[in-house]
Amino acid sequence: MAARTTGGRVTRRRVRTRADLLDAAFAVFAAKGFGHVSIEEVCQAAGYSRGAFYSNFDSLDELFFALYRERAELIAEQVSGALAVDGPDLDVPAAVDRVTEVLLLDRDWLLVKTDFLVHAARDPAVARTLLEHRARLRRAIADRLGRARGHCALPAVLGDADGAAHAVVAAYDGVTTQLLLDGDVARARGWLKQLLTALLTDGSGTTARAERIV
Amino acid sequence: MAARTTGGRVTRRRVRTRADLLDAAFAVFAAKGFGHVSIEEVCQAAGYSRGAFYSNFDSLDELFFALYRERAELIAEQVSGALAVDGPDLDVPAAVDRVTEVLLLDRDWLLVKTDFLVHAARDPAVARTLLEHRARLRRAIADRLGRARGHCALPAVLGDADGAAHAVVAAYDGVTTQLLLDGDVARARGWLKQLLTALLTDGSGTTARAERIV
DNA sequence: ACCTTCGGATACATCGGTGTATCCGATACA
DNA sequence: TGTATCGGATACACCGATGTATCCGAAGGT
Repeated sequence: MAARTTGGRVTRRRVRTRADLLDAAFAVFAAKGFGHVSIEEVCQAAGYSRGAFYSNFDSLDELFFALYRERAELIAEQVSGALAVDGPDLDVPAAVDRVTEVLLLDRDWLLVKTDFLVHAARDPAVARTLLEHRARLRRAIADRLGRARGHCALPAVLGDADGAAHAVVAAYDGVTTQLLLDGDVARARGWLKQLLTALLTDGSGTTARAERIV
Repeated sequence: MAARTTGGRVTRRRVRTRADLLDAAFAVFAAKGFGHVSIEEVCQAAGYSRGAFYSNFDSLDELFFALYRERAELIAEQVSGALAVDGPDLDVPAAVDRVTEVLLLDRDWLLVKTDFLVHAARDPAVARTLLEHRARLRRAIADRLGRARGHCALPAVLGDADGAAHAVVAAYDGVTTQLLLDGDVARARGWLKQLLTALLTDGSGTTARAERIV
């Protein structure tokens, strides 16, 4: 049994070890991809023996899951923060800038996240977790969009703010794919900005337009 | 050496075996994901021994690569075909229907393709191959869009037809991600239709609008 | 039909990873 | 500071996958 459910001693050494293992795992997973990584490798990268691993986790899957949860939580907070900066009115380009900063900057995270997606695509239980996480993000976006609705009209094709949020997430996912392949962050940010502008404005120039980057 | 470069006998038994292995590999990869699959498993699924495998391929990677090439080629042809149906004028909704039919119907293919993406994201050489493939598709789309340009104006934010093609591919990738998670093909097609409509029309109703599905 | 070449099967040696049982130094609490 | 518990290290037995060398039946040419 790895997860300390019983309320024994706190043992700060343990939490340190666990954190070290998670950090090392992040690096190793990003570099080689889940599925091409052995427990041994993670331990070696973290500077611990396999005994330490089994004392903290039951399996590679469990560690991978824990790792994803941790980082995803972090990102979600950052995104919420970036969306909450403005007042009641929404400055679309500025918000897009801040959000892409958080979402597209860390290539390692994108790699791990995609690995997790692939994992989830084959395991309904995992998929549900990921879907919930995405739904939370979408709700945050829809709320933000809704609050600024009077200010900038959304194109009718997308339906309500929720539909628009879906579109935003899809755009983000699409750009992520391209970024994973060419590794060009600046370009990706440019594309994302364009896409979001095209999606969130009615095309008649109500809100600011992104300049073309390419 | 596996690849028959020397011009020896043709041996139709060999091509059959190779095809069987590729088919079995497709099923196994789709089910378990590259990285969680052993050579042994593929052989077992195909009904051959490992000797047959090593006689046809050098490694799992090589087989995976060959598999991807084969299927990607197939899909590319189908998409080109679907785009070529119309006359000089482009019927956007109809074309979208036909293309999504090809692109979103086969979940197994999406799974394998995503595995390949993950693979490519960590290997520049592989990434180049995939990028070229995507560029070909994009060009086909841009051509099609360009031919119909007079008919339906593109929104200015996306720039030229090439920019629009980029956007189309991004939308497709974004919807794919969602589809991988919830497995709802009908919904995915609806979203894709909406997204493309939002992206490819100027929002003033020049071309037909997709009805909301959700 | 022959026989040469080919292709897949079988057997074997090896290796790396896994999980577990046990041990000993570290750590928290009195 | 003593001590009971904890946490990570070490050692071991095991398994499954790998790659190769060899063998024999199958296919194709003449």
